[in-house]
Amino acid sequence: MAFAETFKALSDPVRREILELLKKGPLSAGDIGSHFDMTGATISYHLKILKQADLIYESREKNFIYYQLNTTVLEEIMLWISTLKGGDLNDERE
Amino acid sequence: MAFAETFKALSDPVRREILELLKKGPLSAGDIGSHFDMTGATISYHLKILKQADLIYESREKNFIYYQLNTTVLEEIMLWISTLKGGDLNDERE
DNA sequence: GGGGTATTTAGAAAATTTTCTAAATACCTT
DNA sequence: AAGGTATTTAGAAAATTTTCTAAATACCCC
Repeated sequence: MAFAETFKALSDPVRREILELLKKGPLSAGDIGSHFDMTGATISYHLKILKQADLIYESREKNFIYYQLNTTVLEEIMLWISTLKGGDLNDERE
Repeated sequence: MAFAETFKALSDPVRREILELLKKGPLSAGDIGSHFDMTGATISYHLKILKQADLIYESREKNFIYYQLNTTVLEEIMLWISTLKGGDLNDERE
């Protein structure tokens, strides 16, 4: 259950903002960093957490590491929330 | 945006387990506490966090305070995750 | 009102998380 | 290989979160 890790990863506002940035497409660590008032080391830390939670993955190209969203884990989270909401079936109409 | 609070609230395993307990129906603080190896004060702390995040609400009856799930906020979380996943439309088929 | 049970609050200790600086890797380009 | 840019790692400081003990509220019942 790396599930707990995913929730932890999503609990930080900086990390959620990183995910939103990546929604538009892959970005390098540097690109991501330039959106925040933090050192590159801190951004790297957050990227590591997101990576461990399987929320992003990286692909290396030239001298850069590009990060992009991995949405598959989000399904699990949605499912967990659904079951909490509605007994079991998701997308329930009342 | 108490939205951030909701994510924080969901990030702790104890709190998620409390929500799962409440899925079956309302429970008093004491009932909830008896499922965990922690003091009542700690449980009370977690209940406060869940309450502030609007994930539960309480109703007083006799000498007890009963807690129950409030699923309305979960919709927002689902929506946020959906937009992350799929451009915008939720419940997307590929 | 008085004693009893249920729960919360206050304050401190312990644990975890976030951030920084400095140094280390990694890889590209010439 | 050498110098340069991009990113990560290590280790410590700062901030936040989780937990506990002890005391305070709150409400019930006799």
